[in-house]
Amino acid sequence: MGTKERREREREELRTKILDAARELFASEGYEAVTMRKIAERIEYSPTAIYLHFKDKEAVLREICDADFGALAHGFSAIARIPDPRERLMATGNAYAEFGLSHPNHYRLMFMTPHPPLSPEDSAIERGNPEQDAYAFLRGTLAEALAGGRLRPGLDDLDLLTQTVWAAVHGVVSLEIAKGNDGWVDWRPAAERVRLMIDFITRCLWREDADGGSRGAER
Amino acid sequence: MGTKERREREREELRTKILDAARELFASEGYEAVTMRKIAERIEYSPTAIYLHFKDKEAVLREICDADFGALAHGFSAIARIPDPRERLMATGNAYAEFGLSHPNHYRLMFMTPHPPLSPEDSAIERGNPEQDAYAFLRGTLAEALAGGRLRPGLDDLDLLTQTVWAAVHGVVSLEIAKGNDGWVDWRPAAERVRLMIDFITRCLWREDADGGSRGAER
DNA sequence: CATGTAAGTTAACAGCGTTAAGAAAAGGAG
DNA sequence: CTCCTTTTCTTAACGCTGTTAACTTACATG
Repeated sequence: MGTKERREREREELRTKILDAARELFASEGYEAVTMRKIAERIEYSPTAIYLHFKDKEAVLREICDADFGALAHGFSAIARIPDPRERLMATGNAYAEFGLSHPNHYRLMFMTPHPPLSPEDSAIERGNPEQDAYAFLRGTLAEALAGGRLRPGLDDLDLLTQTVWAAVHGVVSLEIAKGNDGWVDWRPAAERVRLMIDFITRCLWREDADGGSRGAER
Repeated sequence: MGTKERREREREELRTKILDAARELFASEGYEAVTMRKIAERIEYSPTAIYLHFKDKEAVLREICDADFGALAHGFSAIARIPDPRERLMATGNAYAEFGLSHPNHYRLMFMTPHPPLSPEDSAIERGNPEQDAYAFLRGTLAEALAGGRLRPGLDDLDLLTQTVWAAVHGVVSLEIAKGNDGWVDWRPAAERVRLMIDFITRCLWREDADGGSRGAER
């Protein structure tokens, strides 16, 4: 009687095969190159077969996004063990930037293109869980610093802080992705821009100017 | 004998008519909604007429971009008269953010989408001229502050500073455009995020913490 | 008037996302 | 094994896209 289970499993297999093909195509050739017909060719099915598993193309890409959001947050797990919130914040920023700079096509889809996200019940991510939700992870680190009284006075709106810190690093990454190859500007290396930005933000947030001391003044 | 001039003028008129139609369409309905056929319908010509003036759709959009870059820089002209570099920097950031937030579709095309820009000889913008090139304008303000010895020690790479300041404000604006309506995050008002970011950046750059005094601590 | 050139149109092509209709495969019931 | 039902998958098609080729019209100049 296990036939039903087998069917379900096969269904799921094809579903993930579609997602994998789409992700790969998308990562290597960019958003515009992802067509239903190309995905279909890669998995050796007809284009319409995809519609048995996804409502439309948007749904495929949103699901890729959703999975990558989870992967990003999960990538922070090693960082989560850093005890000092300030060090943890800096490491988070660096890891985030590295993710974006090494997966520009994914980053573009995830953070630079407006899509309505998956509805919460369809998402694989548990909102607010720092192990799955990168925003929650960052917010948690800042909450800890705030609760410990280590931030500058007046900085008390936790969401505002989280969003601003995020925006700062996102600014460097997204500008690099969108304009890094344009030749109009004499770009400094992206890694340096990331470092300076994280340094700026950390210094702006924290009360004391020098911490444990491993990282000195930039430059 | 003025027929040649008249022809040339008519040609130019249609050209700008195309650009105006495309810009309007694009601002109100977004990048994806701009089709050659819709532009053509608006100007009451056949779609192929556009190709007599522009190589392809990209070329139309790149030219819109180019003009808007100029307009952005030109919009800074009032700000250019602010004598204090610090005040001027803050005003520039605010104006930039306001531009992006009130013209999200233009902003998206200009700063969030990778295109090779127009070749310098085709561009209407004179690179490096602060009245036309917004990057040069920002860089000039920072150069003045740097030359006046008012920035913190160690901050001496002018392009790195310019790019990082730009990235900071761009981060807020672009995140708002891409993710501001997504519901996953409890967004604070965009204006507040802009204000805090500009405050952060200014404080990080400048030596002294309080200036002439008009703007006190945030919040 | 004839001629050459520029401007503009119509028709078409290849590709896109997506849908409708039908074929094929597979499982269950008699 | 046969008949029927349900699920899976494909073929064909629709309306849209950017773009090109071929043709027609308008017009200044010899």
